[in-house]
Amino acid sequence: MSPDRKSFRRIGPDLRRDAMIAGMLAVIAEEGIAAATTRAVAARAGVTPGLIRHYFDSKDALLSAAFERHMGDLTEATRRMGQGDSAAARLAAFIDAGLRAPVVSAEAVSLWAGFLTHVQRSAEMQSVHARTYAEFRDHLQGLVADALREAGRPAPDAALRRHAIACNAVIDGLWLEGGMLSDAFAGGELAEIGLETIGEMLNLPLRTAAPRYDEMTKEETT
Amino acid sequence: MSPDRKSFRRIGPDLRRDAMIAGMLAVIAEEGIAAATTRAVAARAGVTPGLIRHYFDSKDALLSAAFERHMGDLTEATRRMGQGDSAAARLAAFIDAGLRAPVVSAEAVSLWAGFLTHVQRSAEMQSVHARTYAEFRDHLQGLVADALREAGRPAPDAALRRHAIACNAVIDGLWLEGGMLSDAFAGGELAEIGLETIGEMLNLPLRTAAPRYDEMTKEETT
DNA sequence: TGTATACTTATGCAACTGTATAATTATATT
DNA sequence: AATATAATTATACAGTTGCATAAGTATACA
Repeated sequence: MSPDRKSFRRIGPDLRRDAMIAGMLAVIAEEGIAAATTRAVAARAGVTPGLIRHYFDSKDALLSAAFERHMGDLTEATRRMGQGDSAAARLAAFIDAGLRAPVVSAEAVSLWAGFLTHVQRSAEMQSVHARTYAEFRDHLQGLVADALREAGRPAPDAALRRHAIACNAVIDGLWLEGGMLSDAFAGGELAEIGLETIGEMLNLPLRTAAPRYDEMTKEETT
Repeated sequence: MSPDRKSFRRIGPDLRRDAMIAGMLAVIAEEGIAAATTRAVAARAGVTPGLIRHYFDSKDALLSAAFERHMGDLTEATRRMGQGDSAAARLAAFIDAGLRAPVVSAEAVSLWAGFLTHVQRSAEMQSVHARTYAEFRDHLQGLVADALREAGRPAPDAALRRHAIACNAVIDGLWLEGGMLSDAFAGGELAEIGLETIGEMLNLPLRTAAPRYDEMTKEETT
């Protein structure tokens, strides 16, 4: 009957793990990887530090799990955006989604940079990175292949691979610029530049095929 | 007359600062930002931890100084590479230099990622970032402007700005891909992709204008 | 050659870190 | 309602961190 002992409820192993992963992601996004201590993460998860070790072999194991979760969610989110009648429209929607909020944000860059500092020093983090990178690029390559075939210009695999690498670089680079210096770019500017660049690169009219969220309406409602 | 006290020489304030900055950069590049403690950095600089506080207000101040130094060196190095008879050749050489070793390397990405995690949380780091980013992009914009003018297609500033943003994104994105997954790309593959992509984007024949360091010779001499 | 002084080292400390271990308690099962 | 068990909290600890302070010394300058 210790009156100052924290009361608690059991919510099941899976939910508990999820809460800890969510806590880890929230701390890294908002306060940076250096602030992601076991105590800080546990506090976010509404839990005592010791519990982390009950569900994960170590803090690093939790970090890897959070990395995997985050990349998986991101891939699924952009993939869901890639809809449209034509292959070109699907490619354009995919690019567009990746170059707007909420994908473009300081928090997202913070998360990504934090993970990056561990990728080169942890085998598990490295394998997560390699896998998720490959997934993203393969998906992009499929979209590019479909769009070129649709335009009557099917390309061999070697050319498609190079196109996918380049497209990925454009998206990553613009995403990074936008997340780091959000003030430097107007509303849909990054998405426009991305569509124009990749359109010229593939010689496809992506810019007009993109779904144009009306900037004016957005500005007025703000 | 303590026999076990470390002997030392005075090398002058500027050299000492330089040694500490170099030590900080070396530790971050090789062991990551988390390993860049005052003790580790001091050891690299051949100095006692306490001395850091004699030359810098704090460890963070040394970090900012190192960031500034690193970005300055990088900009100067790539700028020096941007030589050539024609404007197109200068642009091509600039792109090429940024997409090959030693600019493309795991150590460079390690440094950059480490700094990135602090940019969003330190005003001084943020100003260094904004300044060096602007310098790099402005230089790139000048090269693009010259190349387009040379081709008889001068472009207005607004278009040049967008081109520079896109070129920068391509270079950054490819640089990052290469540094993170060096095994995934053949020798000059990234540089080729970069030149091809930006060439198609600007509708300029950059690919043939690039200086072709002979890969075969490089392989043989290794 | 002496000496003042800035440079450099040595020591200590409070705060924080990840994690091991022990004690408690919510809850499923009977 | 009693009980067993796993979930959760509490406590402790050794190592590390940035930094303040004190002590020592290389060297420029008289």
